[in-house]
Amino acid sequence: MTVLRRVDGGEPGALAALVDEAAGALLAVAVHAAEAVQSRVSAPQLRALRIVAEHASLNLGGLADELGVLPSSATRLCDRLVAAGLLRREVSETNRREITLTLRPAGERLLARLQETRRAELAAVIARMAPGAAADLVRGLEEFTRAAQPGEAQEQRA
Amino acid sequence: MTVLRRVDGGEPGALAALVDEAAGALLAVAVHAAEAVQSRVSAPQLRALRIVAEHASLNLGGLADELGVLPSSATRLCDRLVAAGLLRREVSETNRREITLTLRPAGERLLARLQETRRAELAAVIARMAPGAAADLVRGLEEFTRAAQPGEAQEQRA
DNA sequence: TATTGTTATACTCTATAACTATA
DNA sequence: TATAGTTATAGAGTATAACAATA
Repeated sequence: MTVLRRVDGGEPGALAALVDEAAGALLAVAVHAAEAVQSRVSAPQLRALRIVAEHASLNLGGLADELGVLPSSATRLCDRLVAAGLLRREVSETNRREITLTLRPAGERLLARLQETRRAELAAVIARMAPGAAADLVRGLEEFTRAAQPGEAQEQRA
Repeated sequence: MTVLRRVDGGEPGALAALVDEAAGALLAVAVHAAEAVQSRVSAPQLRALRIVAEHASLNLGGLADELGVLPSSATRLCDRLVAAGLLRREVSETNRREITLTLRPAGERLLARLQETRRAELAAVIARMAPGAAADLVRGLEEFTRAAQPGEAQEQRA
């Protein structure tokens, strides 16, 4: 009997279709929370702020790489974030060609509000879930995250 | 920053933080798959195509509503999709003020390719997950989706 | 000469406002 | 008059290409 293998051993493809279908609501929460903040800051600006927050010291080229845009685009993006008082742009002390990007306090507060909003919306949904399901979701997501790591790309016979 | 208040055992707040953290990889797959198609079609255009695909008969105002943009923006978006051969724009027979939007075959093929790409990437990750975890993920997501339904919004306002 | 950013130009996406056509 | 879309104009985001400053 292969009852245990009915799902996972059978077809990752079938599970993928289910995940694909069911992930929509989760994405919607992330999007909805972002919209609450986006009245002041556009989506690309928000991404840029998050990237700067995650890197202790970042230059413009590094930000462009992380954003997946060209340096010229990153320059303009930073212009607006600086003008909005969210980002600080300073000439690097070690290399005067480079600029160092850091968040200004207003930028940090904005990111903190966004995270709080997102978690609050997630919590509101989770509170209505069947007891064990939330734990399943966490475990499933964590396993998914682990399996998605580059190091895990062990080519397990597609 | 975030005051992670400890609440009595397994509270939604704590779980929400975990979900928030762990959902990143899942979002990344969706984004990555979309990028493969976005070389030809921009993100807003892709959203518009998906919305048209999901509605048997949709007029321009309806599309604008679904996109969350103004009719004028939707008009321009449709201009480009029509020019790209992905969308069909016809005057409604019942009301000559309205236009009816439908996908052209090339638009349908594009969406089909995107879904296949996304599912293939999901399947590749799922194949590397611990056996039961994929099933947990599906159950967790489905429960999350159910709990996120408007009908389930039994107060719970935080 | 190579690297790091910026400026110039053009196209997409969006909003606001004014407009046309239909009901 | 109200409704459905479009056109005009402007700002943001992005790419390509040319440029300036530093190493």
